[in-house]
Amino acid sequence: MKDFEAADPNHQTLFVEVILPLAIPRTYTYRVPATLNDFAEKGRRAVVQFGKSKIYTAIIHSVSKQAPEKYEAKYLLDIIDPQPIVHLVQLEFWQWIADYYLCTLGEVMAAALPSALKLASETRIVLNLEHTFDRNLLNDKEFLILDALELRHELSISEITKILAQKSIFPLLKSLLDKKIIFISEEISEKYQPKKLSIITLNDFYEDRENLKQLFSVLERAPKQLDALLAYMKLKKEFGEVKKAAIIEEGGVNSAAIKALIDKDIFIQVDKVVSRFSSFDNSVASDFILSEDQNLAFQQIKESFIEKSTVLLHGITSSGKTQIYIRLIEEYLAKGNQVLYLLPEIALTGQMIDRLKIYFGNQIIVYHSRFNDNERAEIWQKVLTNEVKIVLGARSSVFLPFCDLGLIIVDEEHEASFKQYDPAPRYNARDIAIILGNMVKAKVLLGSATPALETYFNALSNKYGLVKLLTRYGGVKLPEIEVVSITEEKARKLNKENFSSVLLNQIDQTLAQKEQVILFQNRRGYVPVLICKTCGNTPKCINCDVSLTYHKASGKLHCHYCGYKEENITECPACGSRHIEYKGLGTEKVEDDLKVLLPDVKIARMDYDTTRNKNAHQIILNDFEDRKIDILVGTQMVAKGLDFDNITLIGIINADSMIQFPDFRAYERSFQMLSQVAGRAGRRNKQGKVIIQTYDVKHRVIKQIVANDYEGMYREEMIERKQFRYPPFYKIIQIDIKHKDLGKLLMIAEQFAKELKLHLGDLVLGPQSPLIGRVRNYYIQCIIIKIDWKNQSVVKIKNLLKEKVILFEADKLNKGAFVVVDVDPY
DNA sequence: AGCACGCCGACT
DNA sequence: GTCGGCGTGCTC
Repeated sequence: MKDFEAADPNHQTLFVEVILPLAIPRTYTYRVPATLNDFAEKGRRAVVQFGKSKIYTAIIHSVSKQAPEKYEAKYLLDIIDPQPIVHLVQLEFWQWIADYYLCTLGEVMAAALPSALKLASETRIVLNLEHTFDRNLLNDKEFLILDALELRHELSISEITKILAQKSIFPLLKSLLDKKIIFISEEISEKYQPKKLSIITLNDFYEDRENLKQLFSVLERAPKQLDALLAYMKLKKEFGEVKKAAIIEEGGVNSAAIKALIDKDIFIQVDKVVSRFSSFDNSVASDFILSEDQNLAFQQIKESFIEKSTVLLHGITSSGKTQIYIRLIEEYLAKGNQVLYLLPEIALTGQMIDRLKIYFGNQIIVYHSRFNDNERAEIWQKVLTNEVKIVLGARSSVFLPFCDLGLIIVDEEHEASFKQYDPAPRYNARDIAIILGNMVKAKVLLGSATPALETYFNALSNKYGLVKLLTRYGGVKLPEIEVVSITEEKARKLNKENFSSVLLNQIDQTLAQKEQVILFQNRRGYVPVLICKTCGNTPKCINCDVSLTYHKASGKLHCHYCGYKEENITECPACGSRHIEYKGLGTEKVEDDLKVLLPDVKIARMDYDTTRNKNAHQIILNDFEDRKIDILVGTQMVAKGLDFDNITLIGIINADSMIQFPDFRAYERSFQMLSQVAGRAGRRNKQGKVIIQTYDVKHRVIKQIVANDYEGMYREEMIERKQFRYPPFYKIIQIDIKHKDLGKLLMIAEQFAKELKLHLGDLVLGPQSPLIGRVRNYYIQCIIIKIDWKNQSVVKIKNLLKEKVILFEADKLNKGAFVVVDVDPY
């Protein structure tokens, strides 16, 4: 974008406000060079220098003719897009998110744009050849740099850092700069590289038989090149188009041979830009028929959409929600609309993708965090140009630049993983999808077997439409759920390790019928904690207030919060006793114990530790589907995306750890998770069986799960939520204050809470230590604000909070502390 | 978020 | 005396 026609002499100087992808609460004004006036448009990317030496890609937020009064605006360096890469509605959407979640526009931008669309600047140090100087004036280090520069001509900052083996090189560079020996150039590069494929063709000259014959004889003395040529001939005949890589493989030659032929003008190489996404055959028929109940739900959803922009589809597991989604998507596609299908990351497995690809072929594209930057940037472009109609993606895909969005589906809407915690914006993709839907007039369908209480509340209070689908597709029976008392088993000494006799019997029976088993334990690792029997000491993480977990595979003690590892111990570091007991239970131990009890059975494990690689998850699932695995032990991962006919037994090893988790959503979550796991059991003509092992057989959540009583769970939970001032009756904002020094933190947090209480009274709770009091060397205190949103202005309270946070950060007494504000924590 | 400037202790 | 530690404040 360098050569423009000369600008109109009557031009007016333009100024743009840009969003920088940083946590800065403002936009910044830049002056547009006259040659770029025609390109100054909202939503395009501008390259700007911000600060002394940094260059960023910014998004143009607005254009004006008014020069700023208090300062001289810098010129922007370039505008790189021929048309906007974000729509105006998206900018509004970003603003909404920044306001609601109390973060900056820049943070939203950073989260929304794939980083390949953000340019990077790499400072290059270049030797000034036009300047002569006296070498004697240089010191040793300056001389070292000069030496390197004479050899290489230009160097990056990091290279110079290495050469000098010291950290601060800037003063040195500044001195060289002042002496005019070097200059600094900022090189920006477009990070996104389209994927290229090298295609080889033969020079037309050799289409002629005689010429070709001659060529063969010429190449006789270059056997490798001859091989390459022969390989080419063969591939040409077979495929028509010949890829360079194919010649290398087929001919057993290296690229040097091909290059030689290209240099001799025998081969011609053309680089073709190709999509990173393999295209699929679009011809597969969508030949299923909705059942009567499904069809009814389908019609109800459409009716509900006439009045309501958001509808909740409460469909129990195996009720066939996906088929309804498919029919809906088809309707919106027929209207020419784009469709966004949001799923929790964990459910984005091959199964779901394959299923949808069968129906929608290459109109559908998948978007999630395991894709690399280039792939994401490519999807961004395709969505922008309406080339892709359906996006199946994890939470970040709500940010894609849809131009004609008609429908958003949020499947498994209750999932906590729609909420982002770590970098701001701390958004919930389900909630912002609803906002986006309203902004672009798209319909939003929330789907779940166990809706979040907030969602169900909104549906019952008529804010959302509500459609129920409470029969399983194809008349599959609900699994039979049996609750086993661990207390009783232990008293009667019937259990082996952590398996009750009831569960072991059932496993035997199931395997005998060549059916498969899933065992669920919502905790990874081997044994969560080691306890010294003599003094009660437990090894803890040196950075976090968490007990270390023993991992058998590594033989080490791991911290699940910061990744810290240390060697396992055989004697207590506190008292030297050798009586160390392993207490608690993770998937790894379940797997191991089971392998001892059932040596001839094929057992595999699926959890965070066994699925780190890109395809590991898929491989385990494929093996399970192919029945290479009889029993799959896993964490909540096994609850998602598994849809196999042959699983007829599910064992919950210990339900209590989940139910007793200290969180106000623990009952709701346990119900959701256990229902979902249970829903994996039994298909078509087989009734499944679920065995829940627990110490507390009479617990109300256990009873509700056995009775599959979502409504009952909802009613009882809502009473508690109201009484203890929790969502959906109250809106929660959580403020985490972190500091390395516990004493200071306690003081600071107390002071801040006091300040908030002064204005908000008893809406403010805390400060208190969270469950994990220290993470990565930072102690944490949290303050919670509960807002009675029906009677109080949430906006006012947020503004107040924002103000107080700014004051807090500016206060010298609070140095070393930082604040994290989380709106609607999950 | 970077990065400079500035003010302090510990070493060529 | 300088190097490099980090604290503070600004960036259009």
